[in-house]
Amino acid sequence: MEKGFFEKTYDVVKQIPYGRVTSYGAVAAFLGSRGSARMVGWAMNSSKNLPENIPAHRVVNSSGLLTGKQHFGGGNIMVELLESEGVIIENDKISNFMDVFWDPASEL
DNA sequence: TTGCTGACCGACG
DNA sequence: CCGTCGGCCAGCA
Repeated sequence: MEKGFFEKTYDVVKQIPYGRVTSYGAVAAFLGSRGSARMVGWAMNSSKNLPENIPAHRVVNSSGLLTGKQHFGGGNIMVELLESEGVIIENDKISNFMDVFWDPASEL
């Protein structure tokens, strides 16, 4: 049986290396559905319900902007998590996005 | 069951 | 540069 969209999404996100980030669109494209980027974010939202720890903070939008920051408790938890991993964030946006960007289609 | 919504992205004017 | 629209899939009332 083929894995569902959510399972595949979790699988990819969990494989994001330390100090690296990726975009919803990149994950969606890797899964085969470029237009289903929204589903990736939706999977992250559902990931809270999972017993496993999904590094959803390593997933941002194509601009490197931490759009899902507010879903991490309303504070800047996501920012601090990424900064603790060496990611430079400025104004809720990753400055060295190109340096820390991890493309599943290329790396995986 | 139908219909709306959602942490997005790319295209168009 | 900025606002708007369509597409994609799954969960929920």
